[in-house]
Amino acid sequence: MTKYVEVILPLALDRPFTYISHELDVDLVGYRVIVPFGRNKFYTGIVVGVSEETPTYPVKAIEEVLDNQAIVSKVQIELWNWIASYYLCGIGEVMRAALPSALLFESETMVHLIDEDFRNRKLTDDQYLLCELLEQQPQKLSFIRKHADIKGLNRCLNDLIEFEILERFEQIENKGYQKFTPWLVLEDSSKAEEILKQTKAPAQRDMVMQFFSEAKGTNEIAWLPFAKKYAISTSIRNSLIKKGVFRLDSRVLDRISGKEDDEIVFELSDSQQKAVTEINRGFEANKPVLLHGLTGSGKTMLYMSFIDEVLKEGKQVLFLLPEIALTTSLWKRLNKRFSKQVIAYSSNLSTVEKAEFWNKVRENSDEAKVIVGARSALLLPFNNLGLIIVDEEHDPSYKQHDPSPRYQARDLAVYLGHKEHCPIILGSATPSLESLYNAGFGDNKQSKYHYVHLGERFGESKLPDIQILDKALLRKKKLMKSWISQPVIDQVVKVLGEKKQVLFFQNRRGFSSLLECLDCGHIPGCKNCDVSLTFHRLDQSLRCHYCGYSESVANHCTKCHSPSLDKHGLGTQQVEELVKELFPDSKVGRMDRDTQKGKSGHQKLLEKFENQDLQILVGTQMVSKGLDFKNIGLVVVVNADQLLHRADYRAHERAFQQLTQVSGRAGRTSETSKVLIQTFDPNHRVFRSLQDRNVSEFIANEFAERRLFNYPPYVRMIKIQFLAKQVSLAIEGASWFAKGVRQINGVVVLGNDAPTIEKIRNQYYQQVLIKAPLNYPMSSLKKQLLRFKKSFDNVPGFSKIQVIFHVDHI
DNA sequence: CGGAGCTTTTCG
DNA sequence: GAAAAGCTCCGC
Repeated sequence: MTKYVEVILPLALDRPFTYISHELDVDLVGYRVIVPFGRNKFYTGIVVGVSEETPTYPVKAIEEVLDNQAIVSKVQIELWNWIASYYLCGIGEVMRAALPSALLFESETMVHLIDEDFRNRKLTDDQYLLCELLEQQPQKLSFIRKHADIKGLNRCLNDLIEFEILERFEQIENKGYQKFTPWLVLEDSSKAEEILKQTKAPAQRDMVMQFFSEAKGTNEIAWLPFAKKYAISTSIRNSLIKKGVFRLDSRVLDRISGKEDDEIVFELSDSQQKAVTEINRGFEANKPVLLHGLTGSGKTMLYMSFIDEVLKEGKQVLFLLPEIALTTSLWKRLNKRFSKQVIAYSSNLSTVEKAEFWNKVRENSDEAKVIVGARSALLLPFNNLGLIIVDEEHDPSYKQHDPSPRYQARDLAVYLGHKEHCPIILGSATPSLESLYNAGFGDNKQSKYHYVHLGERFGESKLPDIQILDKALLRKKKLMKSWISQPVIDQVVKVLGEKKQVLFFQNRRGFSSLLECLDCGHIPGCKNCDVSLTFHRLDQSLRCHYCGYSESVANHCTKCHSPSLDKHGLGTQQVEELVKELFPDSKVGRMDRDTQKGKSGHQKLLEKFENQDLQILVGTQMVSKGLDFKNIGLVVVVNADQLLHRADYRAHERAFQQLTQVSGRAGRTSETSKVLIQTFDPNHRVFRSLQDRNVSEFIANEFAERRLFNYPPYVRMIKIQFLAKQVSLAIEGASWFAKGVRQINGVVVLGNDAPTIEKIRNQYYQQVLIKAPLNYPMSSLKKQLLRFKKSFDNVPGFSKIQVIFHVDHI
């Protein structure tokens, strides 16, 4: 009897493939296997099922079973399937995203020379070149492709193989995910004593002394941290090794290291205690909890008290954070309090580290009970999940844009919590409208979430004073020094004089795609939608990418007829230069994605700011996330208008959130701290609500607009992107698809049209937007879309067009 | 008719 | 995702 198994591969394929298994009495589901795929490649796949019937086609056999237990649970495979069907992608792509690549072996085609005597054969120049390249050692085919400039390489290669000069074979690379680190081991203690007694080489003597004090009775120590702590050079170490005092040893690196100092545990305040009771009520009702807690109200302390409870039960905690926040004080605090049980999982870990954490989480190891991570941590193989926390749940970086699977980590977390019967807290000082809607706001009759409000600021923190500065008025009075107004300058001088620090917030690095009047700040908007028109460089037009409306660019502002129109806008770099010019005696730092050099680039910058080495920090929204600086006396928002006028239906929501967050950076302790916001539109409702701290007014207005213009949370949206090398092809494909989707009853189809950024890496974009009513059967709509996609692929020429689905979050 | 340069199909 | 198979164009 032969056994067949279904295997998924980490490729963009939408179905599993069948293989023969020789392990007759083991249930291989969840095991990793190496399987042949295609003519001569090998991949690591995951067994997802057993097939009973004998296939009608010839089937290949599993090459190797890699594990002796399931590495992926059945629950997890179900989750992968759900993600694939919900977010319209292949299950192989989910697998690729979930499994650390160190756990995925792949075969590499190798080429080697078998006829050393090739010089005496009659060869073409290219063939000769290829043989020479392989003379020293066999090479990977991918290496040859990269380094040998031979056109028709495949042909050249095949000929040489036929001549029996070359041979190709598949090599499965063992990446081995354990990382080794050097350890310093005492070889001869009597020799060490001698070194201590001698006076000749003080550096060597010091090192031996330091070794004994650090090794604490043992005779070995990890070299790298030791060397760093005492600044010991390798030459000193090497001379001691030469003398036979020490030797070096290679050990498996254990990156999970605890810290000794503990977070001081405070008693919860009355309002926090009340919130705990409320949250527990939500848990009892099996509802996700939306924790709306003002900045500084002590959300983190609440989280910690819940984490404590869950840890007592021996369960795991998943703590999701936006990517950037992982380097900030929140992470430090968690690490302090749960030092020996917490790991941080984010995309900037090495693949080896990821594999290690994967296994620790799967084994429910004591070292990985609290998993703090960015969105990708959601796909870890949880074993006994007791609590999920999604902090800063409104943060847009929870959406994975590229590559597939394009998921919303917050929503997926809610699904996971539901599936695993695990309590979940979504926390934010500025919750997203979707979450507020789910919690019963915006006239929603059935609330899916349990809403908990945490009001007071914890301790003595005072709220800063927010002032809106009218740029048009200041300009008229000649009080604008380029982009910065006189009141700002005066306040900066005052604050610096009080030895306090200043934060300049300017949320843009690159170029603007909006057309802005320099005199009145007017930005042309769409007639049909509540969004600003975007400027398209290609054909010098202004377009709305929600409804397709388009007009040509005028030479003068349509409102005040000024000819000075700005297509570039102001980035952090310009602000930095201007600030340096205005305040030449202060030290100024800049923080945005461009200044982030290496892993710890901006962490160093933040430390400098924290240590008062810098007086002024200029930054993008990065600076608004989770930083807890004690000494900021002033926050300046240089140009708030660009936050409002983005071509996005969520522009106002995001502006409100960002301004609230950045304002929160000021006045953590000081009574006199201020927030100054420069704008051309001082009466805008976003500013008014912000200044009055009237969150409910803002939310109510925003819900009303969303309902009026048919945007989420009152409709469901799916965006489909079409990418092609030629504009005409992208348009043709997109309109073909749009035409098809318009046949579906009950949905509104917008487009096709070009998005804000029409061309990326020489590929042209088109998009089609589908809006469906909330009660619409989405799964049948998705099935339809997949059917369209299938017939789309059968249209000659369309296979060159890449089709990308974005479900829910546009 | 063969080769080059594409596109489409297939993989179990 | 990669490689093989299939297709079209071109010069002869």
